[in-house]
Amino acid sequence: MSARRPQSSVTIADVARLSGVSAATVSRTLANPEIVTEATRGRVMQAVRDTGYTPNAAARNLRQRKAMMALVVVPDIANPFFAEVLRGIDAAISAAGYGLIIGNLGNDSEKEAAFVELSRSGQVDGVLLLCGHILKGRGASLEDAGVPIVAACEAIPGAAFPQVEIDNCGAAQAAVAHLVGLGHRRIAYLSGPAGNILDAERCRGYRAALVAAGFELNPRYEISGDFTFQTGAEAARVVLAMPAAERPTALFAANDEMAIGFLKAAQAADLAIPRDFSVVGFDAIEYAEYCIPTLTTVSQPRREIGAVAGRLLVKLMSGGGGLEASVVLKAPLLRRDSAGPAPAVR
Amino acid sequence: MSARRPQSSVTIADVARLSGVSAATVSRTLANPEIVTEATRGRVMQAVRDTGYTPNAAARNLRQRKAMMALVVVPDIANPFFAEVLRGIDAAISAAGYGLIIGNLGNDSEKEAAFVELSRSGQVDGVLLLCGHILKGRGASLEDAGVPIVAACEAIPGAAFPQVEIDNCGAAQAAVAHLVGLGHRRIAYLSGPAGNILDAERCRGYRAALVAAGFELNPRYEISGDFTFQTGAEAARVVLAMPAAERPTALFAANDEMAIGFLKAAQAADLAIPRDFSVVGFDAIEYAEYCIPTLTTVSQPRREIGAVAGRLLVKLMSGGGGLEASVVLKAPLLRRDSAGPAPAVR
DNA sequence: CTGAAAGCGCTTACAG
DNA sequence: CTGAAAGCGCTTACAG
Repeated sequence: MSARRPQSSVTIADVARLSGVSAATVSRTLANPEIVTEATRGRVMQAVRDTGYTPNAAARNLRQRKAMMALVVVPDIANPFFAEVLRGIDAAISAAGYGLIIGNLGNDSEKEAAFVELSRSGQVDGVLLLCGHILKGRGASLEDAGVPIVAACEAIPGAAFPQVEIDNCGAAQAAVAHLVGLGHRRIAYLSGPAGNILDAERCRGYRAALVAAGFELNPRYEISGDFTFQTGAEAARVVLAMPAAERPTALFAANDEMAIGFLKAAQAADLAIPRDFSVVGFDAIEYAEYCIPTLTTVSQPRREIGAVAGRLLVKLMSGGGGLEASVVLKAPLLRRDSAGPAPAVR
Repeated sequence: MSARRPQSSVTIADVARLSGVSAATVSRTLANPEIVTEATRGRVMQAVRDTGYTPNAAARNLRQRKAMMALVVVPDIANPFFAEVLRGIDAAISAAGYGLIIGNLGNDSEKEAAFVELSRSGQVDGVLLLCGHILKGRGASLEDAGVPIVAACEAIPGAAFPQVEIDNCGAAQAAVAHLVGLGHRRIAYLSGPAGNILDAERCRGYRAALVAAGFELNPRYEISGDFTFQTGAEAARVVLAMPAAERPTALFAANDEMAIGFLKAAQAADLAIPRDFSVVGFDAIEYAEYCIPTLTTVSQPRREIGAVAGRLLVKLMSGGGGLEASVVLKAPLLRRDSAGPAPAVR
């Protein structure tokens, strides 16, 4: 218990010597206690306790050609959206006995190459991508690593591995249809960054809802943002600068952060929400519940996305299952207080 | 470039054969290109490219007894406070050529034991603790792993390794002194969870400021919270339930999340801030800037905390430096809009 | 049920 | 500057 030498010095040979058996038997006892005799098991376990022995991971990995480790690549760990997804992933991965390395991209291409190397060098047995693209290293891509891959949250079109996502287009359409149902006729869309797949899908749903309602699409109502609070606030200024007659009465933002930025800036300009203007977001981040008014938004089953993706990866890493299909989860609209009847019809 | 076999099958022997040298020379070329002849270097590098060879990490780690990997243990990755600290850590660790594993505790003791195992099994060369305590596994503690440890953010009293923190007590005292300077006489404190070191220090600073101002400490003004938004909102109800004559006119919260929860709930109850009541937080999380009014708060140099801690750990992992001293960084008060003159003296 | 031996893929003294 | 050989600490057929 007390004067234990540092791990580095205790090897399986030490335990074998102390318990009077071979290294092979120590190894077996630790891996499969029930296949040795009770007496052997007792002596080995005691020696393990006495020495504080822990198997060396490098030696084991080298021999077994397996690291019992998965890597999840997050685009930006500062984005609170991913925390709950990570929890779901972690639960699934841990339950299967694997460790989880969280890799934060943070818009750094060095890191991207580093994660490819991590995979190619055999340090992880599988990779879960939350970043919407396949990692590229110098002269090699993640796919060259030969480990199973699963993508979640941001779909990667045409990828040859399973993906877990929500129906972004359908959920966006439902959100905008809700505004239509409240009597809004002029509805704006606040976009994510150009080229982002989530934005593309949500925009498609926005347009589909308008078309379904028989409205014309007005390009001026499609305001460009980049998922940050700041562009949300800027969008409020854009909307307020429009002549009253053609100013939208509602806005659907491609994520909550922008919706909240819009909300704050609009309120600061004395626009009452939802009396004068309605706002709907996307994601249902924690803070959307604490806004005044609370934000009407699309709720993503974040933990489940993670859990499903984690389980898929585990199956692939264990060599089980062939080509797993992709999974599309439901993302219901949470009707809260930021969206109300259109001013004209109230 | 194209038909590359999966990494697992290409070994240093393959590269050696293809380039007509020994495995030892391939190893040297990759580790120290300048010590081989130019001709050798060219042939080896070409063979590396042709085969898509990447050294096997397990074999290298086993031989070198080093994993070139650090572990940072975060109490809860959902807490946005840590994102910027992690960025600082990552920058320092990466710059030294080490990889970084982010371990999320998430209040799960299984994970704690798993991280101890990770360290004891030789998979990491050093550990950075942001969780305020030394990890315990089953029958072994992190300290038994024999790898260097550094703590940051939450100090671990009496620990034998270097720590990086801010002067929580002094910063809290300055925050409360600011309220005193604005004429407030009845100032409440909203605490963190019982036993938390950050709470203890910040409470100490709160009391010191009151004592320095010649005020009496009133236990009823010390409201207990747990760092969450929700307890902040509850505290507003507690304060509002006090008789007007003895109700505090200002509150210092031990973190921003609670300060914002308080702010929202107080405003929902028609308390005007800062006209009727002043609020000061601690941390300067991103959202504190987006509140209405913007939150007066203590700004922690989060990125620098991470960078300094990361560099300390690198030094220890590289075997350099003896007993590094602990570091205490400055945390200035950001005077924004949520704290104003006390109602009585306005 | 257990042991002796091979081998996982590297790196590094040791010679030359 | 380069190669042959040992060895890092495990696990696992192969025998018995």
